Amino acid sequence: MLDPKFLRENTDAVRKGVARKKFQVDLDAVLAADERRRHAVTEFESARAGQNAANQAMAKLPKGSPEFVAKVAEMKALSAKVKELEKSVADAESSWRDACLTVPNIPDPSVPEGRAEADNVVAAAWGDPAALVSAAAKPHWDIPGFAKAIDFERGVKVTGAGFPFYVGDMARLVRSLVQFFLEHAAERGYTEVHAPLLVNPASATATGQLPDKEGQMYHAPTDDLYLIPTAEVPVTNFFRDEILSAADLPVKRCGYTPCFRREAGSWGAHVRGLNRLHQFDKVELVKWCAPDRSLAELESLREDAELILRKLNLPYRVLLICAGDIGFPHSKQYDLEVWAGGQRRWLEVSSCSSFTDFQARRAGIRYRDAEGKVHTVHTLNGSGLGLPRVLAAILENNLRPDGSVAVPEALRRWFGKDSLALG
RNA sequence: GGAGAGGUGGCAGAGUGGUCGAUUGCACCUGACUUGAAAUCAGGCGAGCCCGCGAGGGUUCCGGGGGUUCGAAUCCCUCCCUCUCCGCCA
Repeated sequence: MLDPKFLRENTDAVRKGVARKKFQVDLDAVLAADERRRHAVTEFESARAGQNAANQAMAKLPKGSPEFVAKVAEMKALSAKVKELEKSVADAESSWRDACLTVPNIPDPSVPEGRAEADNVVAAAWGDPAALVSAAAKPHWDIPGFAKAIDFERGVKVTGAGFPFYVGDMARLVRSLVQFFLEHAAERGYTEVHAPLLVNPASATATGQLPDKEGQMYHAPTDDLYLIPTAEVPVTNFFRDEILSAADLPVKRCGYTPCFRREAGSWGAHVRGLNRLHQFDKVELVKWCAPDRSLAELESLREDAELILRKLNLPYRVLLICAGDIGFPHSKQYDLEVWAGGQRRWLEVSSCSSFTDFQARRAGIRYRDAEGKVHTVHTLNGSGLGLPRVLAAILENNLRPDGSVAVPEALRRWFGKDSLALG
């Protein structure tokens, strides 16, 4: 949610920003709703002030006296009117709030123009994908023994499509990756949290999953709880409706969780194997910072994520997402894509974003500055990293002629061996 | 799951229908005293929204929602949560 005052005073800038994002929003309707709301509030409050004054006067009158009785009769009408006005305030506020929720965040000036994915800008690249292209390279699902090590069939039987079992050394490799990601995050100054995997509607609303993306989450109706689509939800909500101290900023947290996504309607040719799952593991990096720091924090967040791929020796590129392809709440966004030599394509393994105050306003996360003034914080998050696609890249890029997979040096500490035998 | 008790400002803890956004203590901030600190004293010290250039004024919020009343932290309904005991269970 944008700052209503900012929207009121910088309507043109918002209009331009929204246009850059290619979103269709009736800003005039939002402004009109704001106008109606403020009018209703003013009207209600002056009526209420009159009622309060009269009630205070009544408190001094002896109960049951003729003046008192007369006053009660007189006040009944005012009371009814106040109630009516109160209701119209509630109506005006809720429709204004609904209108506000339709307005996306505006892109940072440094975000490039563009309509769609194809217009994203390669901001950085590391490693040499060409070196990994060979006739022997194959998609991970075609590696002999894959079906046994990552058992989709059993997953279908037990749960459904997109819920594979990782078996034996493959399970160990998954666990090693989680450990490695978490250790890396700790080295980079993030405090680990182990978070709830189900959240209530208030939390899902605060981070923006509700109401728009309701269909993407699994829901447990008996208790009205949602399975988290990302650790971003519980980790960000940790500070919901709280006021942080400026001295504590930036706050950096990381969390490992399984993530659950229904992925309704997003299955196609490019989502075989590990490329898209209903349940997958991820370590998420989350930051809360002062507004003047968010762009710098985004750069360091991106660097934190990039370093993981370097340590794993996986070629990658960084895309600066263009205005037309950036998400609704985002101000600026980088995607990290790892090279999967067998599929010969880039796979997104991290999305690092700044939300400015957009998400924090919705979540009620603020900070108190040195003068004691309260402001909305800026929030950022990024994956560090999403596990299955990293695993896919390792399997495809490190496949040896004998069918085994070389385990990256960085993982051996936890994996215990330098090679993984499938099958 | 059953029975009982309770949810008030950063914390502790008063307040059971009327001038209560709320006594008091702690914490915190400012000032005085002090070479400095401690102690002491004085003052300040929640958030949201509306009006106003501003100074400032108004209004809402005592777990959430609804109700009764001229008036609700206080009474009623309902939901959520916490604690104690019992039951069940990893």
